[in-house]
This record gives sequence, structure tokens and C-alpha cells, in this order.
Amino acid sequence: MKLNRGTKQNHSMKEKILLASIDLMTKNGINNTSLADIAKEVNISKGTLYYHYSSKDDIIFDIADNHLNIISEALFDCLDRINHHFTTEELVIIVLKNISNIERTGRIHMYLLCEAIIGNDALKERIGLKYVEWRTALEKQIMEIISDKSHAKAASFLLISIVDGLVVQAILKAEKVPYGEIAKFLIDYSDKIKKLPL
Amino acid sequence: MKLNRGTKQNHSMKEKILLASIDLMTKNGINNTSLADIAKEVNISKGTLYYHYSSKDDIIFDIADNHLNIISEALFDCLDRINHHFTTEELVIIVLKNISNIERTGRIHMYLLCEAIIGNDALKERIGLKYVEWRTALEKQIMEIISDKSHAKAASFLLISIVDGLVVQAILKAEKVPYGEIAKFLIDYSDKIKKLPL
Amino acid sequence: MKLNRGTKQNHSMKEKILLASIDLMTKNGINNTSLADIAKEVNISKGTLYYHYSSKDDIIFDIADNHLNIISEALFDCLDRINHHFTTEELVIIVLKNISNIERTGRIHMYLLCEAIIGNDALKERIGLKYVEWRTALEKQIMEIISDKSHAKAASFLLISIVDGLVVQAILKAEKVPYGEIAKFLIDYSDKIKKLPL
Amino acid sequence: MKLNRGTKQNHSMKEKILLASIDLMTKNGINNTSLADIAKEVNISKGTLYYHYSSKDDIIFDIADNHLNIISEALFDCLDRINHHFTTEELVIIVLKNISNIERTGRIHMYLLCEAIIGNDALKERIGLKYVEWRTALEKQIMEIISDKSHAKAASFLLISIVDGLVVQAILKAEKVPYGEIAKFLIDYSDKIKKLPL
DNA sequence: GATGAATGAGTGTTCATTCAT
DNA sequence: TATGAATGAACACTCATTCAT
Repeated sequence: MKLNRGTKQNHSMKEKILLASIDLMTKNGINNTSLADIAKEVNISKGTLYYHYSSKDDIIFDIADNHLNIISEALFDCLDRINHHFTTEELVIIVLKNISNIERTGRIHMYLLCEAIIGNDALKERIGLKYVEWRTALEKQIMEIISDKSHAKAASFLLISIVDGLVVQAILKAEKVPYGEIAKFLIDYSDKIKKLPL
Repeated sequence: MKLNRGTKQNHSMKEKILLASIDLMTKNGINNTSLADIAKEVNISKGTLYYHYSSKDDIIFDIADNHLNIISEALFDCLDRINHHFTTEELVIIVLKNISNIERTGRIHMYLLCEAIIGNDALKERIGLKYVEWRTALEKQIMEIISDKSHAKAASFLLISIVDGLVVQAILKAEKVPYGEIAKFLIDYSDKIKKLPL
Repeated sequence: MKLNRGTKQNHSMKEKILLASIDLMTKNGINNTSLADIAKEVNISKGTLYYHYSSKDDIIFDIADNHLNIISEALFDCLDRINHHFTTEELVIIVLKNISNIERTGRIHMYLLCEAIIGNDALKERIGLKYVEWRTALEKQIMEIISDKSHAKAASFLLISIVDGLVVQAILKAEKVPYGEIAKFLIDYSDKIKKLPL
Repeated sequence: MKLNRGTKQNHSMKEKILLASIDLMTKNGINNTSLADIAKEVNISKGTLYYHYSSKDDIIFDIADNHLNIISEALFDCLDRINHHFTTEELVIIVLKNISNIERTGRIHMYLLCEAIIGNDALKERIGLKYVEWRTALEKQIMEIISDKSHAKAASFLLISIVDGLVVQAILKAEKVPYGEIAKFLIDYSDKIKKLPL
């Protein structure tokens, strides 16, 4: 009982730190979030923070883990639905729903990518593995839909790219991204392509 | 002649600083490149660096300018060729040629994006404007190729996204990006789409 | 008891820093005292200094606080004595006693004034408020001594001015300030003025 | 002729620099005015500035010279008038006229005092000498008015102090300095004192 | 578990001064 | 005369990390 509570409290404290970190880093970027900021947000001392996380990289890695899992879950959930009751309308809805919080998720995604690129090799590998996992899953799915199997790989690369690229444009906020039109375009042509004679 | 050389030398110092900055920041990221690093690379004092650039942001902005112009030029050059003597083979060659140095260009591109996102609003606006410019040019070009004009805008957004997204995957180096297959896929389907009855 | 000592030690470090800062700034001026100087004097790192004081302005403000309170205390103490057992001889003694360390106190006073004037508005306001407080107290006291009440305000302004002005001349050390004669002059005439028929 | 013009131009350039320096330092303080600021204000290069003044201290010294002479002139002018046609009304007018620009003059006066105190010994001596000169002149004048000659010295110290002290209070702007009342007070009592039997 | 105190290397930036041309 | 370029020491400030208690 006591252990349990102890464990729960630890979890809850580590969770608190994690959530605060995600919050601050999403807002201000990884580099612009100091451990002091995080400690203050959680109302603990920096010492305590170090008791739960042994370094800043540790926190970043945990954030990445959390983030990548969320994306994974969303993706596999999405693929699952396509498998069972695929309708173009549903797809549009799902995509739009996910895109609604793209700014929040997208920002941390970009920060993590940059962090990984700069020199955090462990993070880079972690993210890279996830990308491969996602693309492979997509390829498998596309294989079942598309008639020209030889194009499945290329298509999967393209799909991943499109999502990443749209995130960039969404964050830049230079012009409103027409998610609706884009979804329609994708659906339209994927339909046509499916029916194409090879 | 002498004056010219004098002028050239001045230019050359600012250029030296710019080139060194691009070099270091491409390698290590913007945040991980200190002005001391740059000064040392160019073999000048930090004071001299500040004589030519009044702040780190100034340097970053100049790098961005340089970078964005290079991309612009490449894009408009590409669109020009498509206009005049379009063949699918040529397109593939052009794309592959550009992609060959995608890692170098792409890295600085990502760093600039992150820098802009974190809080460098002047940079964000500058990049945003360029994105709009590029997308608009692409849309115009697509309009002339595609039969269903209503899809031109969505297609332009997608094209930009694809490039950005492929950059990410190229940099991550998790798996070899099959540029060849991707190009073939794009060409194939753009051909088919063009011939599609509406 | 232990807690007390712990608290005392914390206090003691901040106090050490404060005292060293007062010392150095009194000697060399505020602008010519760097945080590195202070840290070195206290034998701590600059980081530690920043742990206790969040900025140089913070230190300056604390010094000002300390200084203004010392002056306030001296002034009110002085006025108190006048109230209860006023003799001209006592006044002279008190004044001379206070003036004995005028150089030390006066220097930091001038530096703080300059700092305030240059642009430290928070400090300027703080000092300004103290001046009003002092002058008002003086005015009230003068009101009880002087026969022509309408002159109390002017007299209070003059008294404050005299002290500040004498500080300047004491610091300049151009010629020995004849405190004795000045005190006698003031006492003499204040006596005569008190007895004047209106 | 040529030399004359040449000399005139030099003078004019040095004067320009001096005026700009006074202007900037009065506004922002001596320490907060860089040579770059001054050069920019005069529209010359820092190199040219160094051609006319061999150091920042040189400029400061020149400013002090200028400032001290202005005060001297005003003081001796004032004493002259008192000598020849002394009326209390005139005195009030003269004082008030001088006090009207006390803020401008007073600021640079305080900055110079601080600069001198901090460690610019040449400046300190220069200012000190002027103070002695002023006080001596005042003492001589007071000697002719006051009946108790033994108080003349003390009175001269007090008068100088009052002016300096009022400047401080004027600059602090904590409360409006009642120059009118102060002048009236001084005149009133100086009249009474003059008539006092010894 | 938790904390306050301490650290030291590093950051971008300023500035009086020098000097060849 | 005048200047642009260069310098280097100094500056206030940040921050991830350590550790005794």
C-alpha cells in the first residue's frame, strides 16, 4: 500500500515534470526552456528535478517518447479504421480532426527533429526508427489499396513527407492551409488511381 | 581597380563571416554555434565580427536570405525549364541533381525553420513570405498542366510539403530515401492525371 | 537553534555580498564595480552571486535600501533628541558625529543619485520617496521651533540641500570643510531667528 | 585667410563634437554615452573623433571646462549686480532665471561630480579648484554685507551647498521645489541678519 | 525523497582605442 | 584631415549540473 502510494506519487511527480516540460517546450522551444523554468512550473526545486530526471537530455528523450507514441497511436488507429470501414468521408474527418491540434503537436515535433539533427544522436536514432516503423505500416496498407504494387514504397514516403511538410506550413502561418481542399484532392486522385488500368 | 579591390576585400570579409557561419551552423545548428566559434573560424576577433554584423540575429537573417534566395532561384529555374522543354526524364534529372545536396541545404533549412518558430518573428515572416511566393508560382505552373483547375492550389501545397518532408527524412538518415522511385511515381501519376477525363 | 544558524548562514552569504558590494562601490563607484569584482571579493563564483541576487540592479537596490535606511534612522534619531532635550551644544555634537563618516556614506549617496538620474527609474522613485519623507519630517520639526510658520517648508528644503551640498564639498576635498564654524553659524542664527519678533 | 578658414573649420568641428557630447551626456549620462554615439550624432567616423580628441577623458574634460566656465560666469555676473544695484526683488529674479535651466545644467553637473569622484583625478582637481574659487568670491561678497565677519566663511560654504543640494532635489523631481518660497526665506532672513545687532 | 546552495564554463554584446591608408 | 576596419578586454547574465544535508 505504502509502496504503491510511493510509486504513484513518483509517477505522478515524474508525470507532472513531463507535462510541464512538454508544455513549456512546446511554447518556447527546447533550447529556450531551462530546467529552472520547469522546476518553477512544477513548484519543486532543481535538486528534486534532478532526482527524477538525471539530465535535460533525459527529459527530452521522455518527451520524444511520449510524443512519438501519441503519433504512432493516432496513425495505427487511423490505419485500423481504413481497414475495417473505409469511406473517403471518414478519412477526411479523421485527418481534419488530427490536423486540428497540429500546431501544438507539430511544434514539439519540429523542435525534437532539430534537437535530433543538431547532435542528440540517441534521439535521432529513436525518431528514425519510428519513422521507419510508420512508413512500413503505411506501405503495407497502401499495398492493399493500390493496384500497382511497385509504387507502394514511394507512396508511403510521400505520405509521411506530406504530413511533415504540412506541419511546417501550418506552423509558419504564412497563409491558411486549405486542409479541406487538400483532403479532397488526395481522396479524388487516390480513388481514380485505384481504378486505373495498369 | 584598386578601389574595386578595396571594396571587394570589404565584401569579402563579410562574405567570409557569412560563409563560415553557414558552414558551422549547418554542421552544428544555429544554437550550437557561438559567435566565438565563428570568429575563431574566420580568424578574427569577436569585435571585428560585430563590426560587420551588429548581432547574431543579423547573421542568422543574412544566412536565411542567402538560403532562401538559393532555393528560390533553383525553383524558378526548374519551373522555367518545365515551361519550355518539358520531358519527364529531364524533370527527374533536375530533381535528383537538386536533391544531391539536400542534406547540406536541408539542414540549414530546418534550423532556420526552428529558429523562426521559437520566437524570431522577423525571420518567421521572411520565410513565410517566401513560402507563399514559392507556392503561388507552383500553383500557376500546375494550373497550366492539370486539367482540373480547382485542384491546383491543393496540389501546390502538397508539392511544397513533399519537398520539406523529404528533407526531414533525408536528414534523419533512418533509411535511404528512394528518390528514383519517388520521382518515377510522381511522373507516372502526373502523366495519368493529366490525361484523365474530368 | 540549528535552523536558526542555517538561516543565519544564508543571511550571512547575502549579507557578505551586500557588504562587499557596498565596500567596492563606495571605493570605485557603481559603474566601476563589476559583478566579477564582487564575486572575487566574497570568494564565490559569479554563479553563486546570481543565486542570491538576480541582477546587478538587484544589488544596487539593496544597497540603496540599506543606505537610505541608515540615513533615515540617523535623521529620525536626531530629531527625536531635539524634541526631548534640545541644547545647541548637543546638536553640534550630533551633527559633527554624523559628519565624521560623511565621506564614506556620502560617496555611495552620490553614486546612487547618479545611478538613479541616469535611468534607473525604480531607484529614482525610491530615493525620491525617501527625500520627501525626510523633508516632511524636518518641516514638522521646524514648525515647532520657528516662529514664522510660513517659512517651515522652505527651511526644510534648505536643510536637506545643505547636507547634500556639504557632502559634495566634503568628497571633493578641495578645501577642508569647516564643520565647526558652520555648525556655530547655524546655531547662532537659528537662536536669533527663534527670538525674532515677527 | 586659408589658415583662418582651416582653423575655423577645426574649431567648428571640435565645437560640434563638444556640443553633441554635452547634449548626449546631459541626456544619458557620461557612462551611457559612447564615442560611437557621439560620432554618429556629429556624422563623422570614430577615427575623425579621435583626430580631434585624443580620448574620451579629453572630451569629458572639455565638457567640464565649458560647464564650469558657464557657472563661473553666471556667478560672477550675479555678484557684480549685487554689488552695484542690489535689491531683493532683483535677486529673486536672477535666481529664478538661473534655476529655470537648472535641470539641464544640473544633470551634467552631477555626472561630472560622479565622474570626478570615481577616479578621474584630473577632473576632480579641476572641479575642486573652481569650487574654491567660487566660494572665495562668495565669502568676499558676504563679508561686505554681513555684520559678523567671523561667519562669512561658513555662510559661503552654506550658499554653495544650498545650490548643489537644490540641484539634486530638482533633478530627483520627487516634489516640486518651491523656489519662490525659498528665495523669499533667504531674502527675509538675510535682511534681518544684516540688521541684527552683534 | 527533496532541497538550497554552489559552480564554472559559456553567451551575446559593448566599447575605448589603434592604425594603415 | 578623415576614415573604415580591427581589436581585446570587459561586461552582465544563463544554465546544466553537482552535492552535502
